[in-house]
Amino acid sequence: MYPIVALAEAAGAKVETIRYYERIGLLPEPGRTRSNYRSYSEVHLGRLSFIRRARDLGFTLDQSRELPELAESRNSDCGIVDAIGQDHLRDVERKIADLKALRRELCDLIGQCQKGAIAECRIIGALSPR
Amino acid sequence: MYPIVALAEAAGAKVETIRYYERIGLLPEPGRTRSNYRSYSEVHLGRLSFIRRARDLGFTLDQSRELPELAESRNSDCGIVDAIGQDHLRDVERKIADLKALRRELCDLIGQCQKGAIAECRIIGALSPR
DNA sequence: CTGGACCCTGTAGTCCCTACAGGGTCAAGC
DNA sequence: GCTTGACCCTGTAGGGACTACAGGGTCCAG
Repeated sequence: MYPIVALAEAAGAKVETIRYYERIGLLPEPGRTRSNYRSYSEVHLGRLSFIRRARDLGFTLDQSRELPELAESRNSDCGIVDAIGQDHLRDVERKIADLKALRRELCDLIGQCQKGAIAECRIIGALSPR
Repeated sequence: MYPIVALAEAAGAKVETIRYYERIGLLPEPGRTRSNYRSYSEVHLGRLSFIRRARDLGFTLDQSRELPELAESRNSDCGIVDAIGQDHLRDVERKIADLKALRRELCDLIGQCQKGAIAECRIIGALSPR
């Protein structure tokens, strides 16, 4: 049971953002203590972390809402879930490709400054196997 | 020399967004035709495409502004350029890792629907060597 | 029992677009 | 030569996603 500041820290969000998400119905209303303070569970933490991660990656709030709902609706129509999932997957693939291109450019830039810093780039390459 | 609609299409942006970027000084003012229509060059296209890509990946406009400026300032202080570049690089690495985790989740989700659709996932794996 | 850290509910402001309104430009076809 | 429709212009207002107060309650260590 986290108070709001603890949740904020754990999920990498601001307190105001959490209250905002609750207001627009993105985050379920938490329980309250006797003194009317919000009290969050692990479920809230998971959901909030996911949303923050998705937002940081350039997804809209609607998309961030859709993704976990998709996962929770395992028993509903597979065709729809599958189609939406495929869409998001394509989106993710494109973003990964774009980021890799950007990494390449940054690497080149840094390489030009630190002459003979190709080692640096090799480290970065090693950081991302697969 | 592109008119504004052509630039918008080529860069994947909206016409209004282009004018907005010009207003806030993010995109250099283009030349004008006799009838006062905007006329863009390849340089504009490159810059706009970069900004749109960066925005789509969750970078702020300020970051999107900083990155190409970094690249253009090859001759200025290497230490600073290098430090900022390293910062952005770390950011990019994190985003790639997050996206890969997200891809994994989506893949699992889709896999559960399309029973025995691991082939699909294998294809996706092949799409992203390295 | 008081100071400081924490929490509450507003509401207003910021950033980044996006959508008109109201009007000029221009090439094609009648 | 004149109209019609696609294109362009400059505003300004609206929307999504926060962010920052103001004004006030709660809690507990000293």
